[in-house]
Amino acid sequence: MGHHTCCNKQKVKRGLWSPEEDQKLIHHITTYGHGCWSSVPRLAGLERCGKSCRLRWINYLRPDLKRGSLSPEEATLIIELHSILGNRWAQIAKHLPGRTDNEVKNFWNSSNKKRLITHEVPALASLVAVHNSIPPEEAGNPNLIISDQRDQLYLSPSPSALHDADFKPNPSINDTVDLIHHHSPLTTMFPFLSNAASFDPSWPLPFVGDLDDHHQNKKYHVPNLRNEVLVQDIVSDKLVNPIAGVNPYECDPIMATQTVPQLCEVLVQGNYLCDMPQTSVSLDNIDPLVSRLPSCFPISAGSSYSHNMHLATNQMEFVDSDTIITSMPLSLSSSYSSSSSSLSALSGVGRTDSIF
DNA sequence: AAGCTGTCCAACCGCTTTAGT
DNA sequence: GACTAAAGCGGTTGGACAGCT
Repeated sequence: MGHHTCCNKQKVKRGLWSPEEDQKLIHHITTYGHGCWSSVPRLAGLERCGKSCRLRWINYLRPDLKRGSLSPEEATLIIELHSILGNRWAQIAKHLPGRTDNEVKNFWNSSNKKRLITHEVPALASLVAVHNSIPPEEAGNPNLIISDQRDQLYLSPSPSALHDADFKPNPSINDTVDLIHHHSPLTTMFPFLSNAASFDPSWPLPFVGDLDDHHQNKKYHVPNLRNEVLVQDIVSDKLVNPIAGVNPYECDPIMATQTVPQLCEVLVQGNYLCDMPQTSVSLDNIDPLVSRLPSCFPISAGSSYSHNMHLATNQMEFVDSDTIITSMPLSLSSSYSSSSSSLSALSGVGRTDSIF
């Protein structure tokens, strides 16, 4: 293991910080500011590298940090944001004032372990079981796979579909929707529809896309019950569209907003949301609508093929990374290979079964 | 009391991104 | 545009601690 380049020139201390060191750092930064971090240790009289000083300040000494364990509200928010953003801890932490990315990450790593062991997502497990019981020949869409990694369900193109340069996502998504409905009633997929009290805040946030002014840059607002999250490179309408009967693969970002009222109407017509107004919904009223949607949809977005075949890296789940990388079209595999974190996220995932 | 095991979390490592030249 | 240093970020490690046998 190498050391920081900034640490090579000097003998630096490692390990836990002593109270004296903390005091020196606090005094220096509150008096002079940190300026260039690499010069902080020298100016503050510390035998640490600048990187270590920066980390200590950001993660522990900053005066605006909250101390103590996370509140239930914070924990719920982390779980919901993670369902959208994946392991983008810094992005998640931005929505939790006084919390650091490290804290969020540690929370997730420890709580996720527990959640996987306990039975917080029985409905998801049963849904996967239902889906996996459908014979492929009956399922009809070999280009999609569903997986149940990390507490979530993912609808994704299969590796073989990606391998096909002429791959066009199956346009008959409605068939897929019908299939889902036939084999797994909406109330099975979304237990909250039959019983609002069944809402479990640990379930993923609904993917309800709201196009903002930056859609040219592929940025989307994903409305949340608590705040708005700016998400880059996530096509957020994969959930809404199949339910609303819109082909998700032809999705323009604007469609995501349009499908919100569509979804509401579908739910209303099916008496799945009995308290929704029985009228068509104006786009102007999206926020109130979104706020009324239950904040749990046990299916996350897959990937986007509508814009340069860009992949939502935190959403993709396949059998193994080597297979998927080598089977990708060149444009895909190169962009994917550039992200080591994506690859490591891909590796080690467990079973995925083709159901469509 | 001693040893073992599991959990938590601060700190580190290495890679990527950004900013400056 | 190329190069470099700094900053940012996510994954991982390992020490401290608690609980159990």
